[in-house]
Parts: sequence; C-alpha cells; structure tokens
Amino acid sequence: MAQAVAALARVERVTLNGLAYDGLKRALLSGRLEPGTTLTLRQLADELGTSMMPVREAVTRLAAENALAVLPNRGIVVPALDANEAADIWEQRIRLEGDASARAARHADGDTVSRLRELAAAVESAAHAGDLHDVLERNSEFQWSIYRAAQSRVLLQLIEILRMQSVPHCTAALRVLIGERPAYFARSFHNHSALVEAIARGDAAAARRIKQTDLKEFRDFVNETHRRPR
Amino acid sequence: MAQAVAALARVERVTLNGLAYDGLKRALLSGRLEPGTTLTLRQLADELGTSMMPVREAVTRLAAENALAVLPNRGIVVPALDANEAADIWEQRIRLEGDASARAARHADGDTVSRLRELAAAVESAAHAGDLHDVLERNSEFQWSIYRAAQSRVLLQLIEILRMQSVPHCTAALRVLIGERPAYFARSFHNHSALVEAIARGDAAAARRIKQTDLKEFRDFVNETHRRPR
DNA sequence: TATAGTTTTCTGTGATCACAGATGTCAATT
DNA sequence: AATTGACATCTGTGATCACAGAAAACTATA
Repeated sequence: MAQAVAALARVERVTLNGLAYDGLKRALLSGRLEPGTTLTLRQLADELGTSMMPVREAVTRLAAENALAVLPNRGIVVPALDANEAADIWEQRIRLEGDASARAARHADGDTVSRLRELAAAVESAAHAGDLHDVLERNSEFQWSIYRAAQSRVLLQLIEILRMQSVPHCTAALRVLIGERPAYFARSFHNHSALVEAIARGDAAAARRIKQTDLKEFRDFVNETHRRPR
Repeated sequence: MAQAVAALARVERVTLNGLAYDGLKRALLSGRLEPGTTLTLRQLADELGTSMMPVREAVTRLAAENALAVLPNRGIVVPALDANEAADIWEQRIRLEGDASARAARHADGDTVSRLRELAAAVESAAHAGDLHDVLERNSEFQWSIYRAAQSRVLLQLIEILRMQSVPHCTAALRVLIGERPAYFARSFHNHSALVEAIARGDAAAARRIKQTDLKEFRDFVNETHRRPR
C-alpha cells in the first residue's frame, strides 16, 4: 500500500530544469517563437524566477535537438531553415505523422475515438467563433492526441523533434494565411473529421492518406508564402 | 582576410560540454555501453578531469534523446528497451537508414564512392585479420560515411537518435554472434560491397533494398539471441 | 563630420558550494 | 536470530560567483 502510494508519487518528479524545458518546448510547438527570435539565459531565468542553471540545461537539450541554437557569446536564437532542410523535414514529417495516424487507427479504442471527436468539434467551434489563438491551441491538442494514440514512444519522440524545428518555420506563413485564406482552414477541418472517422473504423490506410494529404497541402501553402517577395 | 580566418576559427568552438557529449555519444554508438550500465556525474567528471558541470549538460542532452536515463538520486543508467520499443526503433531505423542509402546513391560523387570502397575494404581486411574491435570500429565508420553522403542534416539527426538507443540493445547479442556465427559477418561484408556498387552506379532503389535487407537480417539475429533463455 | 581606437556591457561557460532525497550499513532491540 | 531503527554516504539539483569573448557604445583623432 505504502509502496503503491510511493509509486504514484514517483510518477513524475518535478524539477525546475524540466519545467523550463517543457515551457520552451510548448512555446516552440505552439508557434509562439519564430525564427530569428533571440533569447538570453538570464532573461529566461528571470521570467521563471530561478537561477540560470535550470534554464541552461533546458536550452542545452533543445539545442541538441536543433530546436534552438546557441551563439557563442551572443545569446540564443530560434534557427531559420534553408530550403533544403525544410524540404527534408517535410518529407520526414509527412512519413512519420502518416505512420502515427495509421497506427492510431489500429490502436485507438472507443474512449480515444470519442475524445478525438470532441477535440475535432472543439477546433471547429473555435474556428466559427473566430478565435484564432484558440483554434491553433485546440488544433495542436487534437493532433497530438492522435499521435499519442499511436502508442509509440519512438514515433512521438521523432515527431516532436521534427515539429520543434518545423513549427517556427511555418508560423509567419500561417499568420498570413489566416488573414488571406480562411478557405484553407475550412478544408482542413473537413480533413479532421474524415481522419477521425477513418480512425474510428480502424482504416489505417485511409488515416495515413488523409493525414499526409493534409500535411502536403499545408506544406505547399507555407512554401508559397515563403516564395513571395516581402 | 581576417574575416576568413575568423570564419574558419568559428567553424567549431570547443567546449568541455561538447567534448563530454561527443565522448559519451561515441561510447554509445560504438557499443561500449550496454543497457544497465550505471554512471555518475562525479565519476565521469573525474575521468574528464573537469567539474561536474560540463558532464551534467552532456548527460542532460543524451537523456533528452532517450539515450541515457537519469535516476533521481541513484545515478545515470543506459536504458534497456522493451520488445515494443525495440520493434518500433527497428522499423524506423530500417526506413530511415534505407532512405539515407538511397539518397547517398543519388548524391555521391566519385571521390565519395572511392572513399567508400576503401572503407569497405578496410572492414573486410580487419575481419580477415580477426580483430573484432577493429571490425566494429571500421564498420561503423563505413556506415556513417554513407549516411553523411546522403547530405541531409535531418536524416542524420534522426538516425543518430535511433542508433544511440538501438546500439546498446544490440551489443550483447552482437558479442554472442561474433563467437558463434561468423558466417553472418561474411554475408554482411558481401552486402557492403553490393551496397557500395549500387551507390557507385547511382541505383537508389537497389541501395535502399540492400541496406534494408542487411538491417533486417541483423535485427532477426539480435531478436533470436534475446529470445534465448540465458 | 567621419573614422579608428578604447572602454563598457552583455553573453555563455565553467567551478564551487549547499542541499535534499535515496540507499546501504550497522547496531540496538525484541 | 530476525527486524527495526538511526546514521553515514552517495546521488542529482540548484544557486552563486568568476571569467573570457564578442558586440556595442563612446571617445579621441584626423
């Protein structure tokens, strides 16, 4: 009994280091940080109310994953991707997130499916309400729920790494698209419900295809935006 | 001119942190660390002749990549994989290392090909000489040269992450196999030269197929060994 | 007024120390 | 003799400080 309690208590050990890491990761994955944004350890430490130490380790971890870059004596920067790197990342994202969607279709049980339906509905209602920040937040929650449903730590790790590099590259384009191409989002929501239904009936091939089509469309929009003269 | 010198000097900035990271990464990728091996920060710091600080950051980075695991107050351990994780890693390794081989076939120039021929020959001669440590070392060098020839930072990053988790899982099996199944290695060398020749003639599909077959055979051997009662 | 040289400030890096939690040792107790 | 308790030792975590390098600001010079 005492052992069970201890096991529960040990589920997650909170460290300032981990807190800083999660915070930065969330900031990257949610698109709050764009390429070129510069940070400093002391500034981040002040924001967290801690010393530089925990922030340092968090930044080091993210730098190891190429999500941040540390400039010798000039701060920390969110790196920009060149065209080749971006293409490589898209290729792998499309494959891995397609894989994860297919696996989700194979592994998802009834509870997971109904949870996904709720999340997809939440995205759509947020879109109708016109709250763009809320749309992005809930959309992110929806997609990660699918990837978690794939029940593969490895897949999740690889997708996280690619997304942390990819999302900042997309956010500027995304902001433009939100203003100019609301039609794109409507289609994306249609894909969402089609994806959930494919998962619901265990159709792995369809789930992969829908997710990959969705990602490719998004990639093309992002590329188109980047090609524009500013 | 002074700028050129500065640019050269800036190519790589040596930090103790990076030194410790590279050292541990090499140890993991070369199979010198097996699952269950425990380390401590102070011990590693003593070995490097530095303070705990650089080692800490290196370990944190590797822990973020799931190559090491830090136990709260009980040291650092090389994690063991369960069957599901191992299967997932194999699946992704086979895909990504196949991708990399195919890309190497598309991108490799004459110099790279002749370098690969040399490295493949070096593996074979080390095998005939019977120096097992040397075989593994040169084999590793050969394979990474192919992956570098793929000219994709992203692919290389993902392969590194998967290999750091996978190699320790394989080493115990590998040691057994070296003793009992030398025939396996002979076949592996044949695959090596076939792979190099596929790359030389720019046959991406063949390069992928050969690499994937090679990896699958190795995976099957490792699994077979793990299934044995000890 | 423009430019070259100096200084000041800010950066990440590394060392040292204090601390709390977990483990293992050893003795006292039943 | 087995078990429980206290204690010593080990661990990673976090804070504080010193330092060298790079950029920026400032000053003196032409």
